[in-house]
Amino acid sequence: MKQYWLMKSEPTEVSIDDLMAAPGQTMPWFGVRNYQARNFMRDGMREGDGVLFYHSSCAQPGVVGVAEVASTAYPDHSQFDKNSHYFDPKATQEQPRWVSVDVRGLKRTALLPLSELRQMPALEDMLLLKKGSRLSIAPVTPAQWKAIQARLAD
DNA sequence: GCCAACGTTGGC
DNA sequence: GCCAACGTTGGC
Repeated sequence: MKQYWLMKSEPTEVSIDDLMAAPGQTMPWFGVRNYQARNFMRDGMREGDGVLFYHSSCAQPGVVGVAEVASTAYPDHSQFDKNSHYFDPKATQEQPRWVSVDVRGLKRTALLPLSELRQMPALEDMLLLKKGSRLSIAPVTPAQWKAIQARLAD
């Protein structure tokens, strides 16, 4: 059963344009250091799942593209890299803590701003929009996905 | 296991 | 830069 997700990225780190410019429009999604978000990747994500690509911590936060999950979870290489911002001294090759998945960009869309998402009745219960929600990866229901796709197609 | 202190996220 | 909300850490 195909599932849907929303994945946040700061455009100064990885933007939708960066993703679309990558070889095969595919990039490893690394640097997630939150257990709940990790568990979504590890336990929930399967190849072919739908992804809303979201720009956060920027002037105009919102959905900027559609992507898909292109691999199941595997150990996030950056946790072992001493020079990485994402290095985790408690992670070992034998017992990795953090995972990555590959994400393949499908299309860039016109910005669907957070302010408009908040006004869509179909998204009332969306995890992203809950007060205080900071998860960088959140599940999206089929109904929410449908509503957003319809709006993106406008 | 509790909880205060601290760090991070992310919209504004 | 501010600040609310949440997660993590570590002393006890």
